[in-house]
Amino acid sequence: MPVAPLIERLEARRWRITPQRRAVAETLVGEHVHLSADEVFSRARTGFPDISRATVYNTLNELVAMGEVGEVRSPTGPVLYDPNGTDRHHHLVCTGCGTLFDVRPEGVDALHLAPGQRHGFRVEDVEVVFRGRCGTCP
Amino acid sequence: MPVAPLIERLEARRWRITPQRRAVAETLVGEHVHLSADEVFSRARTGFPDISRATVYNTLNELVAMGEVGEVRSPTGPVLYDPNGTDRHHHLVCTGCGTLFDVRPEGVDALHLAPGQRHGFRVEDVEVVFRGRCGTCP
DNA sequence: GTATATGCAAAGCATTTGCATTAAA
DNA sequence: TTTAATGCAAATGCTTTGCATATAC
Repeated sequence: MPVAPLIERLEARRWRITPQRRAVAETLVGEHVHLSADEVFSRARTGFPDISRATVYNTLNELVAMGEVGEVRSPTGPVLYDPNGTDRHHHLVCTGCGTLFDVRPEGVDALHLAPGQRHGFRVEDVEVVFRGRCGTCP
Repeated sequence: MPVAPLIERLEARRWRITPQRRAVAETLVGEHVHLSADEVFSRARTGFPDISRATVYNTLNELVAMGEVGEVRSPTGPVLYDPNGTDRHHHLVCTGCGTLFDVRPEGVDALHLAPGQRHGFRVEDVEVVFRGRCGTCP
């Protein structure tokens, strides 16, 4: 089942849609997209030239909090935003330049990355990060 | 086979040992230790009261570059340094407060965390990060 | 003796905040 | 009409940098 576009999911949530938020949402489309807040800011300005950085940050943080957008911590630069927040997938990241690819779950076999999904990388390390809430966090 | 203490591994590398570097290395001992640069700074001062922040950052960056210390990106705060850089392990991190535990590889079964290693967390997400070098990075 | 580490203070960057203004529903 | 989003500019927090001085080897 294909997932509905981000903007439709946001409308379905009855999230207040402003032109600024729409401009941000429009930058966050497609597979294998990973944008920094600043890249989102630049692109959103083509849809809404007067948008401010603060609004971009506010919007991105809310999208992440809603689970509609994922955030990925690059080892080299700022946080990257991943529009594919609803679709589980993993990452392949270059410790040299920060280049980042998505990895489909089927490509991962017992912590081993399938050759077809190595994108020319020499894979040196695997880390599994479990996320959740500890006993004292609600 | 037990791994030699960090300070000995550094001597074996013929790394220039200064009192400041020794003080930093001494903070980075033990299992399940994850310290921020600032925590390392505070603790290192007990061994060498006049050490500067810049030296702590320099030293930590070099230890990471040598692969002797690992760095973990907390979702909530600054980078954490993990002395256990030579021993492969995974992480369990709280998205609320940033609390972080090590997970031994044997506890991970097909991307499922063994109950005995959940530390009271409600695990909500798993991400596998493959690290390596892309085709153009040396 | 010489290459290299250190400390200082300032700069850099990414991100957040407070608050008055504006606009969506 | 009311509630919430926006923009601005300043502040914050973490980390890096440049450069003169000190020091391990």
